[in-house]
Amino acid sequence: MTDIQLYNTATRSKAPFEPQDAENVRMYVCGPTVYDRAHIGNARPVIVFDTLYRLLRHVYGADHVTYVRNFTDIDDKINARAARDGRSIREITGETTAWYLEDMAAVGALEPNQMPRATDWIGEMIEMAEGLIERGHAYAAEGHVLFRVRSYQDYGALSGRSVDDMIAGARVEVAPFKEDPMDFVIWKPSDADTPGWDSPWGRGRPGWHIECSAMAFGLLGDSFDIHGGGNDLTFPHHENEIAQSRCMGHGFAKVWMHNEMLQVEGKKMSKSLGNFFTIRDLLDQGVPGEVIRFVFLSTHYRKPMDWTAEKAREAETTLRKWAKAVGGVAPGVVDPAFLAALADDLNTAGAIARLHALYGAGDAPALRAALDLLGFTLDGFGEETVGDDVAGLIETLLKDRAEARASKDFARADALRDGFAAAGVLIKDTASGAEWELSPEFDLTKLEALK
RNA sequence: GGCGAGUUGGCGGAGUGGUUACGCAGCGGAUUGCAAAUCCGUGUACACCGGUUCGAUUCCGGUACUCGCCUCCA
Repeated sequence: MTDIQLYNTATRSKAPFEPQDAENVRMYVCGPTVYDRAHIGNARPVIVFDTLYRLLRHVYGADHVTYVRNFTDIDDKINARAARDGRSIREITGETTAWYLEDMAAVGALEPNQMPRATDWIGEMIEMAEGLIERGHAYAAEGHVLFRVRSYQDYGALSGRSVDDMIAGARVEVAPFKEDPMDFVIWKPSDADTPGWDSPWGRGRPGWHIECSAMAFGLLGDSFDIHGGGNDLTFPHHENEIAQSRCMGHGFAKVWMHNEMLQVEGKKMSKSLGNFFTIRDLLDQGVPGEVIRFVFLSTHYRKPMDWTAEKAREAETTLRKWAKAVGGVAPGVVDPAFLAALADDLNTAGAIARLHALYGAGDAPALRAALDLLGFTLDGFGEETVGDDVAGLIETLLKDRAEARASKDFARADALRDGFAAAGVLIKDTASGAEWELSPEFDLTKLEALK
């Protein structure tokens, strides 16, 4: 069996991955808060952990991996959006969830086995909150339930912080009902205009961290193998999840994996810098989802990644080349060097390097197998479709050009060639005549002007 | 201030204690009416300063710079 090595944030080292149960490898990844379109940065954890999911399925069998990714559909950002737009919360989260699934499918991500919505797990969250209170790890105050951070000795272990340092650097105002500045919210009260559920502490709603603890426990059990997410979640979100779950006596996650952040054209993406865009924006601009996927996999998941238009162009060139090589080819055996790179803490950039080698060696079946494993189908990639009438027009114009060349009317021939280029029709002269294909910039109007 | 990550040739990006990464671009050639496409060829880079070593881009220490988190943004 392939030996998978994974870097564990909790131990700050890479180690062989040993699932607790090879018949059921379990992974939990923090999903989106559904209040708006997913931006390009949201795609990173999705693509990274989708790739890990595919690798695990390959190694342990497709039926022996359980991947859970939640939807946070109760959150103050959602409430704010609902108030702003005068729409119901249910409407917004339903619509946004559908968008999310659409966009993630476009970048080649498989759907996780389970995609729990937080609002379906409120009962379990309340139970966990009660359990923590019983055990002395949480307390109720003014309609809130707060986690007693000082009661959990290992708090800060994942993110490498000490509670005292954190307090020293704290810039937040401390709510008067907190016993300790570090205590965080498990449950908070809702007013009449805010969604809420009945609880032993009055009508209220869960804090963010308890959601993941409750859903991971409910779907994956006391202890599971991998917990993933963006590295901005390491603290406080994951630290708090650990505190809650372990104080309930759960083993919780064995391996913690965090992807690094995304930048755009060398800068942190933000609306004020004007470099903020969504996955849907890119797709609408004609950037294929598989190109987006390829760009993300070109950088190792633990390194900061820069999204640039230049990378997208290069990726498209490469994928077009490979698509032609593997078109209609059945997958062969998965190349061992390729698999080894992938198994080495998801070294996707190394794996892609191996793909170039397979292409260079002309091993189309192996290239196809490796692309399959990475989640690239390349079905119809780079093949723009066109009606028979347009194809006929192109053929006619090509014939004109061939005649012009035969009669050495090079001015006419070159004018046609330039016209084709301007219209986005790529012409290739081969020994057996000219061939053509359409580029994404195909412009029918310009083509018709050549008549 | 605290914690953490990173710095490889024009760009992207692997990897290694001593031998060519690779891709894109560029350059040269083949081909072409000239091109495009394609094919062939072509690039001794590893932030800086010390240390260990026969030998370091690769190990250790330090410096500089960049970036992230610490504020329920992945």
